[in-house]
Amino acid sequence: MKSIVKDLTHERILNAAESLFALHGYDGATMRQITEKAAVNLSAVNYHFDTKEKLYAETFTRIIRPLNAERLTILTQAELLAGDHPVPLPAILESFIRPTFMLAAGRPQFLALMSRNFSAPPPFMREIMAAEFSAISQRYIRALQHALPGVPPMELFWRMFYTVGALLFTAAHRETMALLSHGAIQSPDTESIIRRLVDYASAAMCAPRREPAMS
Amino acid sequence: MKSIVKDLTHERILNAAESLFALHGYDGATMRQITEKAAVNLSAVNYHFDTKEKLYAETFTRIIRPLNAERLTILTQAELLAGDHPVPLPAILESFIRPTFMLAAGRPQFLALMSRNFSAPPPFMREIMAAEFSAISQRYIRALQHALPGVPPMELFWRMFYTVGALLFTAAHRETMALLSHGAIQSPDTESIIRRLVDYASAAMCAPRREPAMS
DNA sequence: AATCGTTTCATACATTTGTTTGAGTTATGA
DNA sequence: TCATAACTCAAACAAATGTATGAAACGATT
Repeated sequence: MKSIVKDLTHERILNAAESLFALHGYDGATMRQITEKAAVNLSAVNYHFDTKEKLYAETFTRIIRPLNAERLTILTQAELLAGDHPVPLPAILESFIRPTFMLAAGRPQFLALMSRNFSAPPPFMREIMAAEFSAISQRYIRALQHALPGVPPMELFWRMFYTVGALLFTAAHRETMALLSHGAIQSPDTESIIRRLVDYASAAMCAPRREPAMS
Repeated sequence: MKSIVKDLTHERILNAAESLFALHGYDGATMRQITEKAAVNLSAVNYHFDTKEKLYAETFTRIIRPLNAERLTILTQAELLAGDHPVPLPAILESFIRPTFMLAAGRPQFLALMSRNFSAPPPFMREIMAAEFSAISQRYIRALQHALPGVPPMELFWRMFYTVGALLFTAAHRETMALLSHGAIQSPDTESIIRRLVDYASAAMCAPRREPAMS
């Protein structure tokens, strides 16, 4: 019978999968690597998750669902606090960015998996991701429209898109950055990262729209 | 003997590899898919490139080298034009962004391969990429320091990093965006993309630095 | 204690993987 | 023309892949 407490094997597999999928991608991580790292029998994955694809999907939704829930919670709080006024832009952005790094605390591969899955998702993940982000994207676009009524909605959409790109890229390379920077950059603490990203995105979101080049 | 004109097989393999590595990643694309798409014998890859890893490396350097060369060319032109003055920020950014989309014209998977290789590079690519981007990153940081003397160099480094993230994310999802946008977004033309990105990044690069949160 | 659903395990399976082989073909240069 | 280098090809290789199987061990409820 299904036990009340979470199945240990189930959890161990998910943890190993999170780390290995993040490191090597869906195709690069093998069932044997995963089960070995989880100290679990090879067949356990097929027993608990049926297929490798379903394991990957569960590994990803396990990280993305609480993340998006937390984002909406904070954004909702900010909206309540703002009352009739629009939520200030930096607050909107921070509600999106901060949970990313908070939930990643103590899980070294959390960010890498997220980033990889967005930039190079396995084909079977497309629908799943669209479903997971449908609500979120609508909520944020709406909040941004209130905060920046002067910026056309389509422009807002694109800029939020860029911001997600900046966030994910940072997430993916947080540790491997020293290489490109010739040692000038030391890995900064979480709060600095958040502040830097929010500052960057806040300025970018309300950029003036340049006139199209013309004669 | 090595013929003067480029070997046809060599080229066909690289073209097929570019498209398939972009679509499925290093592990996801198989030699058989590649040789089949190239209409070439399976062994041809090993004959011409020795191993799959070296094929991947060549596929990537073939797109990244002309790209970075073009960037430096345009940046140098802008510097000459500016004389003693610093190159204006939007010009710096455009010299970085525009060649990306120009060289991608007519090569549907150019951008996807670039993006994938940055966000989830196969392990053996790390050194190669560091080598390819060493010169570029130094040149751009210097130009940015001149254009924005008020912003600390480390801040500039990070913001340029974010900008690259925004660029690559856009590159990866240029076609698959309609999904998340609920049909509200139609794929825009190249000039619009460039202008939007430059506007976004120009505002972001010179963002004011918020005071650290304190008591 | 006996039973039955659940979970583990070692082993095996059929495919697919990148690479190798060696004979064949084509082209080049003397 | 002939010898040699460059290239192509079909076939085969060992290794690794995801998954399936069936027996054993476990655990709770009767």
